[in-house]
Amino acid sequence: MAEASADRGRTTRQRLLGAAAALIAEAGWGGVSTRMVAERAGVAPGVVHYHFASLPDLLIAASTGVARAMLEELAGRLAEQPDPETGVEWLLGELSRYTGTDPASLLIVEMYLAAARLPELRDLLHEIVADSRARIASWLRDRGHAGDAEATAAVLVAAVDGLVLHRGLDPGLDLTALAGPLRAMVRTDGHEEGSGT
Amino acid sequence: MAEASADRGRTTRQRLLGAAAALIAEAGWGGVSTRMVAERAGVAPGVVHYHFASLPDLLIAASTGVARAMLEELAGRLAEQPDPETGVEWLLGELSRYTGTDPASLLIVEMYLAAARLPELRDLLHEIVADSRARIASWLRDRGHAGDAEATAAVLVAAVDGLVLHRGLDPGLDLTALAGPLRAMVRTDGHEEGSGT
DNA sequence: GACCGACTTGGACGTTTGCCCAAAACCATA
DNA sequence: TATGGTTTTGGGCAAACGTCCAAGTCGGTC
Repeated sequence: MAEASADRGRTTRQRLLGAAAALIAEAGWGGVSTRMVAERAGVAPGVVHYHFASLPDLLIAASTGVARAMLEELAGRLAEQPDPETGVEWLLGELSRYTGTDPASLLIVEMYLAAARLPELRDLLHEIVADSRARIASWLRDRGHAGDAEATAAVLVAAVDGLVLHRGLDPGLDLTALAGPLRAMVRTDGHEEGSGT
Repeated sequence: MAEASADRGRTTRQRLLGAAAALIAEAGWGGVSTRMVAERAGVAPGVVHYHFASLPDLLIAASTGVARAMLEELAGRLAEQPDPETGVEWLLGELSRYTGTDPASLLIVEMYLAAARLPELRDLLHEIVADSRARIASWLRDRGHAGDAEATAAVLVAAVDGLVLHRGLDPGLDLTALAGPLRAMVRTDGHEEGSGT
């Protein structure tokens, strides 16, 4: 068989995915063109439509691939933390590595945005976020979190995404200074209420 | 003087701003063209560059105008709430009116994203967000919030933005169920820690 | 009436876009 | 050396883009 040809195609495809992910962060979702991706990947312009049905298809595949790895890894590492309070502290430290204007942060934000208009991407991203949320919730439960673990996880993930957003506006924002409120939220003692007016 | 002409120009300018704001939400920041704005505003294509130096200039003016009104109003209404705990409860109720896919939500998210690549927009948006944060912080302080009011306000605003983001992915997300963790964060009793390893 | 400045019109420009396709290049097999 | 399937090439297409501009409209002053 033409095994070598297939191999060559696979690496080209990977190069296209990598180039696309980088360019989404650099130029924005709508600022990426087939020619840019091809040039970055070092191939002819036409090759994009050989490996992918359309430009959105390529961008969706590229971004979800990176995002899945990122968010899954973050959620996984967080789950390794011994208790919620040191967990959020670790999380803020980890988050400090993202300035809000680095490629990784920008890619995530671009995805959220594009997801509003691309149903396929929205479903994929929703799946990723829901999975992260569920894993954090079960981690909170295992560690004896007193309140509604699902709710706390939802707010926590939302706060993380929001902080990444805000860091883009204000790179000087000191994330480690925000440990107090987050620790208060994930407390393990019984100091909690269910509902109220 | 040519008062009537100037008046006509002013209303045309307003119409362009309104059309641009709506189109940013509908088509995305990068999906708005001068011709689309002109058509929506009911004027000839060339008029855009008579009133605005460039397309980004128009989009920046349009989006910051709407965002300033929105965020300021939200922060102002929140500050009217009697105490932090009912305040966050009110906030979640208010936020529930935004599905994450409505024009207002989308405009805000589009701005955050475009701000990463447009320094002028970034500075303007940063100003708006910082102002909202400061007003919420002083409100927390006035109401006897036990912890670091600045930090709590920062997390609160980040969580709000993050929740709007997540609602775009999952319109079924019940925001009112998230009151617990947020209430725990804004508590007024002395149950707080300063820093920790 | 003529005149003037502000505003609007609609088409023109050069560029870039996503997508397509006939032809060439490549590699393992026969 | 031929054959066949896979991958790559580079140009072509119609459409849309931002910006510009000469001509035209409009209301108010001489």
